[in-house]
Amino acid sequence: MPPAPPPPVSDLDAHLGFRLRAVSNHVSQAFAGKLAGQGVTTAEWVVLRALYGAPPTPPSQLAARLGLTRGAITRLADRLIAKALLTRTASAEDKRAQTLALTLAGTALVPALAALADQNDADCFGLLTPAERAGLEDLLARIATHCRITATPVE
Amino acid sequence: MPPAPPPPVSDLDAHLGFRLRAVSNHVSQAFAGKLAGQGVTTAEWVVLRALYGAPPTPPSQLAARLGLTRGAITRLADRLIAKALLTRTASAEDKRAQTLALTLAGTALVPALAALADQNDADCFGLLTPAERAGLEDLLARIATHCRITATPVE
DNA sequence: GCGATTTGATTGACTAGGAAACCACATTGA
DNA sequence: TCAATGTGGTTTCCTAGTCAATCAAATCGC
Repeated sequence: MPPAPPPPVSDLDAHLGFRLRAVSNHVSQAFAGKLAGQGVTTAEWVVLRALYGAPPTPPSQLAARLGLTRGAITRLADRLIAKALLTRTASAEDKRAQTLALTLAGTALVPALAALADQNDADCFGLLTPAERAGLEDLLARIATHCRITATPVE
Repeated sequence: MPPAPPPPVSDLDAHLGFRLRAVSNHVSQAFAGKLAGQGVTTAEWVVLRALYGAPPTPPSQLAARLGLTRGAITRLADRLIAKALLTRTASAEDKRAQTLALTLAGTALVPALAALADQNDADCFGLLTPAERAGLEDLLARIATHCRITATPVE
């Protein structure tokens, strides 16, 4: 008797989660390429944009807003400070707390990066009709709500 | 004269790319949680599934099929071999080449993991109607084609 | 007032990925 | 034949993120 063939299981790319990840990774990577010339990464852009036009913000609040952990924000802030795009200042009343704020250079950089973000969206999603884009946005928003994804950036 | 207010730029979550990444990260994370009990990670699952029912496969081919780099496959394979789910055997005719294949334990594990993947898809996308899911799948497929994403897993 | 708990932030260990350098082997050309 | 080139894999270094442990400071109970 030959060995039994493996029982059939659902296909990998039948999973929406898998396809979603593939597309998402690609979009982020394409954006990273555009940002590279500015000496900034995708994650750093997100932080810069979140702080743009905002008052000095504690890391924990930023983490909640962006759907990241505080640890991730700490490391990101470290790099942005090293690039002189961000400042970290200790609070006076609560000696544990700190706030993050853009430097002048950081503030000045954001509009250029935003233009690249717009360009990247156009490149990656430009083939969709406005109605389709709106539909995709709606689906993503509903999934996010359903899964309790709190990332309500910059509100 | 007060300092000029920062010029307005497009909002962070106005970008489809950003929302896509947030949702994708969450879905992968939810899946990782389900897999944790099986001692396997999301990336490892992808490799296991790709090799399930397939002949011994060279790493480079696997990388192309999954849209990863060869370096990533090397590391993933290392971990899976350490877990005795995978074997790496050198080719006879070409001494550079090698092939990866599931062990018996690896093969036996896949159906259980596939069930978890199905469950995760249901949890994350269950609120969508079948038509909406199909629509999402179609949009993702079109974006993938447009962006030349080659990840044609397991075909 | 002082111990116990909570909270803000950082750090360490880990998975996950790309880019580029590198090594060993194969192949091709003169 | 042998040098140049190409190719399969690995390794190193970086970003990116999680979780868990830790530390200091604040607050709560009594």
